[in-house]
Amino acid sequence: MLTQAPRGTKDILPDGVERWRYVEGKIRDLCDRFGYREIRTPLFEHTELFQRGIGDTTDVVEKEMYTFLDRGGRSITLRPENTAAAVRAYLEHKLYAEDALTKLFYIGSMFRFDRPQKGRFREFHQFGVEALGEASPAVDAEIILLAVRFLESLGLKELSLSINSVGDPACRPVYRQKLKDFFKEKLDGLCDDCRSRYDRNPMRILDCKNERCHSLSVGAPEITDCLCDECAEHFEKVKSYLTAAGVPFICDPRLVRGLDYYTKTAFEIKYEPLGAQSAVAGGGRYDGLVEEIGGAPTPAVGFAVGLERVMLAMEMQNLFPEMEEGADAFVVAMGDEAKGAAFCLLAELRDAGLSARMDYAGRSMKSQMKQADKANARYALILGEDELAKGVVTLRDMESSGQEQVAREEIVNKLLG
RNA sequence: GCGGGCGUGGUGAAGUGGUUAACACACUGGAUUGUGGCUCCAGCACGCAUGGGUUCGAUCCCCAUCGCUCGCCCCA
Repeated sequence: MLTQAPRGTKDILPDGVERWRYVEGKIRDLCDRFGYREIRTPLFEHTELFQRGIGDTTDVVEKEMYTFLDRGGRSITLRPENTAAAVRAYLEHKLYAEDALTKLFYIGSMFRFDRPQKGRFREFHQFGVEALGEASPAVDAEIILLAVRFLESLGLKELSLSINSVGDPACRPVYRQKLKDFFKEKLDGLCDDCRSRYDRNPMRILDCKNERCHSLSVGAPEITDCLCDECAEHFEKVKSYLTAAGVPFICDPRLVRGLDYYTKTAFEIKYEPLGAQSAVAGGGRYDGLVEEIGGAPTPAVGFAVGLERVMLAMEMQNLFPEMEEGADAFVVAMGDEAKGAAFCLLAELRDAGLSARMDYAGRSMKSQMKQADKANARYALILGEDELAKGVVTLRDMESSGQEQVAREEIVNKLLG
């Protein structure tokens, strides 16, 4: 259909835009207070950036990217997430040279070729944050706190914060092997999905919804018992910072992140009533990514929030304030002559900074009054033959229904005052 | 990529194998001479996602396609 937006995409109509601006306003305000500055990167990047940054074997890279050759024969990909691009920009513009710690945030469209369902779209919007250059667990905690405060600022309730540590290159492979050893004999009992997870990402077996797999995983080693000293200590500190800040969380040793670049801290915030796609925010530390992309080894933490999901949750909890927009004035014109004069008045009102409307279709006065009402106009400014002859405008207060005649040259000031 | 549900006007939504496809909201017009919000009246689907098929005849039956939706995978 020519008149249909592509699958998985949505138009945001004027009424909807109000809501987006509301949410974006909260983001900007909060990021400003936390010291994160906005960055805007291209909607597309070289395909290799995502292949390297996200990981060749991840689902995102393997089957979800919008990739095409441009007319120059280069492989281009619509960004499926923004961390890799933010890091690319960080390196390209040498932001590390300006400050030891670079704190960035972004809001924008991401693209993933997935089957759409509730809370999942092919073009969706994320608000994300990246803190580059600092290894301190305090930054992990700050990031998590920022995510929590953001959701709170929208009035969202009943969210759950889960945290975990997924280790680092020193301890994760060891744990991974332990886990594979554990499942080796149980392989036949696992579901098809889990059998393929065994090779690709054995940690995923732990949160399989299949009951059989679940019972087979009882007694499996947990990553938090296998962390190296550095990771364990880091994790403890993150937890104590969060506790100090009064942020409630639950430790979920089975929490896994889908993207290869995560190290140490991983976290996720859920709103269960959303259903299958209940994760509204996810993030963590990715100390290896900057180097992977070609920079010097640089510690980093970040998260992304799925804005559609957040707004879905807000709708469920009825959290959008009523934002009524109204005009200051609606100019009502009677007759052809008055129409010209009315247009002139309309322009004057607008030039004076007022919000003004009028009818262009030459409808009846009654109809124009209805339009004034619908436009939520504070005043109707009526211009007809009588007014024209007397050099006045009839000023009608739409709320009180009182009206008076005001000299034409006084009218703008009258409204301004 | 796989599985389930659905697809009637701008919106919500009735409905039947056979003349004019309910109703509500929205929208437009009107209820004597230049005035809104309440009320009343009227108008508003060349047509029931699209393309085939079955039938004397289909919006209602069958098939396909597309779309929406929910779930799996995965993710925000």
